[in-house]
Amino acid sequence: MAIKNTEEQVPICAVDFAFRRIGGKYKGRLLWYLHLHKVLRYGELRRSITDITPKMLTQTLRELEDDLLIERKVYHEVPPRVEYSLTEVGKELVPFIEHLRMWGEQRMKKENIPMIQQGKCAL
Amino acid sequence: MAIKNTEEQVPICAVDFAFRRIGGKYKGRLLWYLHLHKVLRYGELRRSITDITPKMLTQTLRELEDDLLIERKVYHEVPPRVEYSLTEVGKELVPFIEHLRMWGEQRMKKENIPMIQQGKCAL
DNA sequence: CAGTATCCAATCAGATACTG
DNA sequence: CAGTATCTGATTGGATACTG
Repeated sequence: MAIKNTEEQVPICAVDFAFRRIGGKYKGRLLWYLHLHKVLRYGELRRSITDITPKMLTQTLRELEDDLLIERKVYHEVPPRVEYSLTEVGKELVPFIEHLRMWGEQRMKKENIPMIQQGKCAL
Repeated sequence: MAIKNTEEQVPICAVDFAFRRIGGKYKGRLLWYLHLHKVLRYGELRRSITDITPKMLTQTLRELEDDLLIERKVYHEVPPRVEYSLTEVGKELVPFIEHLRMWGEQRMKKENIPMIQQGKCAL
């Protein structure tokens, strides 16, 4: 079984490298929600990213984990409990996402683009 | 012919919206190079993004243009000349890309990840 | 020079059903 | 609860050849 994460290809440059780590359909939102709530369980993440399937959620979480941006903590209980949170490296990206979010809000207003959810990308 | 740009889908939230505009394999580098050089012709962009095909370059440039991040200026000369540059909205993104680039550089050092090009993602 | 057109391969993503 | 497995469809990306 081949290793399947973002590291696979040698990045062209630092911009390329960084965009690979945070690119992808759900990574921004995932990191943002984890920032807002500090700790979230698998099911909670699933309910916050309403348009994600379990397959994509697991896949994306694994990539973020491999890339050292989030931490996965398993509690060996019945029923099982798994908690996700940002690592220190992941937290370094928060200001960036925060600014980008504000930029997005402003742009959506100016261009009159509707969005599905209201407020701060709430859970 | 269907309109084919990033607006097609209603964004879930502002984070989702912003990540769609700058996501994609080449957008970050394209914006970054245009920031560094102010004005670049099609062929120059093609030579800076060494791994891009003409198809993808045109496609990505059109998306950035539709999304109001870059401007395309055609000179009706022979041979033809087309110049690309950042719009005011596009320039708003430069600080983020700059930070992200620095973050990427730091991470690549700490994780000992090699990169193909050296320096400031130079042309 | 600045692209298009066409065809094909690879990757991404979704639906659905199932498991420790 | 927190995932996996499988199959299929959609989207993205690439090679190559050609054009105003």
